[in-house]
Amino acid sequence: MSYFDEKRNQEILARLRKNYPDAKIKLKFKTPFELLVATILSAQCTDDRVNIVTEKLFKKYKKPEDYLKVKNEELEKDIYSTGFYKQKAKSIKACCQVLVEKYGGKVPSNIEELTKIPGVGRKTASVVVGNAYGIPAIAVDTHVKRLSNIFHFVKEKNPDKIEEQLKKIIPEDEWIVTSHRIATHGRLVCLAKNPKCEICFLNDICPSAFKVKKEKIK
DNA sequence: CTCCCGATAT
DNA sequence: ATATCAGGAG
Repeated sequence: MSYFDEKRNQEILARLRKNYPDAKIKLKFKTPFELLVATILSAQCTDDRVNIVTEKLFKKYKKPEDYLKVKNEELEKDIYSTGFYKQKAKSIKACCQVLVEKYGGKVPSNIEELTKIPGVGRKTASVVVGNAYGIPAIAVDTHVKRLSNIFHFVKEKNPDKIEEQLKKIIPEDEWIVTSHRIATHGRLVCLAKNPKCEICFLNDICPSAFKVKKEKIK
């Protein structure tokens, strides 16, 4: 049996589809710009935490210009609990600066332009393009990266290459929703350090099922 | 490969 | 107390 198995891949995708039919982004937003800010904040932070912060944040800051008006220290306070707040405050301000100067305050709708923006990597760009503009994209976050390897969809650590591979396995019209299905499964069942294979609906076909054994049974 | 950093679950 | 969570830049 080889590492890759297209039949198995499709069966895994089918079961994910069945169990998480309408998986969607957890980040709350009303405009592409809000989603861009929320996604920058979501780096190394749970979506739930970001939502708590953005609920107030988006009332205070409506346009890119609004972020540019305040001092870094003030913005840092407003986003504090998402962690990495100094970095993120800098990123958001640099991002808004570019948005105003180069894009007339509008958020670009393609990954190439988005990734030129400070603080915006490929994952963030994919999230915005896919979820704010509805353009097919796959955001390779930590869950998609981990589970893609666990499922043997890929044998690869580089997120860009994982994205490339996944696009061959998943039909284009399901790129966005599948990203969310995989992420959902990673959050609920296939946890990073202690995957719950016992309760997993994929445990009969997952090539990595029960491979992480519990060494400490007290 | 290192730095940036808080919140929550156990 | 400590483990776990979760991207981008230099």
